[in-house]
Amino acid sequence: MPDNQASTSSAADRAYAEIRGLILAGDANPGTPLREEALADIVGVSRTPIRDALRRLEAELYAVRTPGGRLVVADWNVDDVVEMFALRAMLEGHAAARAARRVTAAQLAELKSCNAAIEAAVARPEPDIASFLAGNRRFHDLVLAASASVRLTTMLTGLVEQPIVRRTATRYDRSDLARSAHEHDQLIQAFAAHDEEWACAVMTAHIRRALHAFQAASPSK
Amino acid sequence: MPDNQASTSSAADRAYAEIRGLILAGDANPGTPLREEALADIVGVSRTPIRDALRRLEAELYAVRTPGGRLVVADWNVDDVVEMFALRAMLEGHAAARAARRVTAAQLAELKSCNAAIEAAVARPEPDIASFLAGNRRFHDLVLAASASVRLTTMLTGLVEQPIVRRTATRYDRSDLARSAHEHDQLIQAFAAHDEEWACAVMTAHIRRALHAFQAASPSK
DNA sequence: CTTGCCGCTATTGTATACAAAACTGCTCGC
DNA sequence: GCGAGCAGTTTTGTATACAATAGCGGCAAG
Repeated sequence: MPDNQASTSSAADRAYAEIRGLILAGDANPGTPLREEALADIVGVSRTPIRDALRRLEAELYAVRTPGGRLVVADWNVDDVVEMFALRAMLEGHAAARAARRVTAAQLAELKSCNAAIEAAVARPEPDIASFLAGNRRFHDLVLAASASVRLTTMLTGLVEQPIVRRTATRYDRSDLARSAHEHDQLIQAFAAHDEEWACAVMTAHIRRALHAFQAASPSK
Repeated sequence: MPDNQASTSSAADRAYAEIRGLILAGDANPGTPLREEALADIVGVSRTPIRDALRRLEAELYAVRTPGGRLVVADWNVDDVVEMFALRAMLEGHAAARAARRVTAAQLAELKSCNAAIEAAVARPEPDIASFLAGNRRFHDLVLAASASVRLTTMLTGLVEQPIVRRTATRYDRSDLARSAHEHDQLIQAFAAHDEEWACAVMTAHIRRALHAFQAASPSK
């Protein structure tokens, strides 16, 4: 997914990124109150951009509001994460279908070169996880761009948790990473054939496999 | 869909509702700039709650940001609305599937009584559109509640445009309204049987029929 | 010992003042 | 005549001050 920022200016974006980082890094456990002034001190800006950031985090369900209007860090249980994958599978599948219909030759070429980079990262003696993640993210962004639906793009932003993707990918061995690249390849073929259903099916399978990889990587809990 | 407000306090909510009203009523045509100070004067509050409201409207794509950071009223073309229905069909279908698995006897009873009210509104000599709309909204809210996914609920809120539903419903004749109630009934049966796929299929069909009713009601454009 | 009420404190909501950045229209040079 | 560059103005971003409200603890009555 692209940078979650970009909608508003600098201080609010840094606040968003920083607070989100605190939550995802586990520095702020579920239930921890998110007090505006305290966060303002941490980030080094005033309450105003903090409030902006918190509203975004609330919309993306990183935080939930207590009856009295206080924000606390949300608790993402396993069921929640599974649901996120399910929604992502549906929505990205839909995006792939749209992309299959609309993809241009130039976009197709970009997708191919992007996936070539991913394959290169995987093929190294010691697979380059960082490059894989960057390439993977770019690939999915390209698909989203090809789908040409701002609504879909907006909804999927904030649903794709890079930290979760990372947690999944770091447990992959080389063959898993290669399989992922191969699935991208299948998707490119479906795009080239402008076959919407094929593209949707491949993408859905791609994401659902990621779900099970994630579950396998998650120790009980 | 439930009240889009409720997340933050009064002034910001009124601002949100009022600005949204301006857009949906057509008082602000697509491309019209949404200037904070001007809106503050109109609503009678300061810029702060206006900014809150605008952020929400931006997230829901009622407004889009120009490269320079200004907000203007978004242009919802027909393709956009069709996409909204498609997404709603997917997501509410998914919600129905979840609800079929989780629905309790009490919720089922509520759904039945709600749909009975809808049928009563339809059965009158002159069908009561307002009651139909209120009942319809409540019915879909109950399904969402039974799905027990805050994420799904959040995503669907802001995707269900009451004004669009209204525009569709006002073009319905009695048999259309009755068919809608009948579909709700089918859904209740699927819930009673705890048949996820059935529920999903019925809901998807329900929404897609609404899409075509909307298209039939839309004069060219 | 428990429970309900009351006052204080902490925290968020709103307003306003100030800073920065972007658009506009102009002038100047080519 | 046309375009680039530069100021003035408008508009948004940020900070701070003030208001309102929710939460908390203590106190007193039962």
